[in-house]
Amino acid sequence: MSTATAESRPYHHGDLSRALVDAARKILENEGPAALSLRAVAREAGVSPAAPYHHFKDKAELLEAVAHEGWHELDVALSTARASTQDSRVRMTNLGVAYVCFARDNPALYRVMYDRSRDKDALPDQLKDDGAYCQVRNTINENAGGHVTEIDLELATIAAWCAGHGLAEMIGFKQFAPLKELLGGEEAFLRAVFEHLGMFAKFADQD
Amino acid sequence: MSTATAESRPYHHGDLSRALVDAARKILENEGPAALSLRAVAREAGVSPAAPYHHFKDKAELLEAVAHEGWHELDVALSTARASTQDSRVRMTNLGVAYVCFARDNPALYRVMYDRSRDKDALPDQLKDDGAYCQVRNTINENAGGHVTEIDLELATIAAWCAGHGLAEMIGFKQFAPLKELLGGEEAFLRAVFEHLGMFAKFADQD
DNA sequence: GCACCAATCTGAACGACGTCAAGATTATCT
DNA sequence: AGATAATCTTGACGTCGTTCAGATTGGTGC
Repeated sequence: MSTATAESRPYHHGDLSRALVDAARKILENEGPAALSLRAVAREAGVSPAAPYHHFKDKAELLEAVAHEGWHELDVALSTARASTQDSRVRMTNLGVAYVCFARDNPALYRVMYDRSRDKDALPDQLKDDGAYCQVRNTINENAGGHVTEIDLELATIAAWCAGHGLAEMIGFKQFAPLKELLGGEEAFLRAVFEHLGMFAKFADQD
Repeated sequence: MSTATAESRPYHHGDLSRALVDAARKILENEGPAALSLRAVAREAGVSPAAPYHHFKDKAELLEAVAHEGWHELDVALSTARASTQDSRVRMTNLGVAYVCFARDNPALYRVMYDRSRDKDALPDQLKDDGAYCQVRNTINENAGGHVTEIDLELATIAAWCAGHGLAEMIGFKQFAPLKELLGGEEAFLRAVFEHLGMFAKFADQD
């Protein structure tokens, strides 16, 4: 049953915090966010329901650790996407597509990441320092040739981030299925949406 | 009908489904989404914990009813915003601002609305038929002067909707506080973000 | 090598939750 | 009126997050 790294389970686990986070992610992937209870995580790790409290003060703190891993993996995904092209115009779209694809491929993890952020009313600080948020800002900056106000750069990054997040949360919605079909697949749909982002913005007219 | 808040509470409530939805919304406003349990709703309505099950099959079905009210009120808010200006360019931004302001002023309700949508992987059908989604699409269509492909119109609407939703979920995030301050308030910040949406899209260059 | 302390884990318990079944109460229809 | 269906209560079941007292162990100073 318990597929945890189990031999003869000594009284002291060795690295329980690590095992708990792994167990949580396993449950998230296999059974979705609704099944993610602290007791289920402890069960999966082969440990009593009270054991996690020696490593995390809360259920929330465990989820925080899971979310932290998620953000880091998002960083990696965006870095890879950023290096995928030389064309600075396509690169931005690729970034967006990579972001949404990450959410699509890890829906439960993505949900935990943002549920925690909403509860704290803040994104993780890691993002602004050298994380995924920076990837986006730098790419926009390159894309604009460098001559952009600090404020405009920040605003454009926020706009891009919000659009990406919105699309990430809704990419699986049934209403979009026919349009995806019509455009020849999900990725084509994604690119098309991103390319229509300017259509209703003032910016498109001013440029 | 006589007021919902009972006097000598007869055995039959009269209109319990209505009272339950009202109680749920009251709890949402006063104590937030975390405090919204079915038992608490029943308590607030002055009724036993099992009573709701004669009107809703589930807790989820009660939340569905709450969310439905929320979507309708969002419709109203967007309609009002749409009629606020003649300038078709500003009108689009006003729509976006109204959307985000609704989320900011009813954070718990907005969260329930989208939590339910994510669980169903679909937006309410009401939206596409004559609801808020239509408001956005029509406004974009007017804004484009009418000569736009059906597909382009749909894509632009999706893009706008996703951007609005993303911003709505993050508008309260602490990281944005300094920028809000710098731009002279939250609404100015909102307008600025919306106006920067095109900055990273291909569309801005092609136009 | 040994005693001791702090860290780690268990077991049992508490209150709150969603949900259900059986019975009480009331409205409605003939 | 009486019968049938709708509504509400009571009590219960299993699960959850969390806490606490006690068992077990690793690591430190001697």
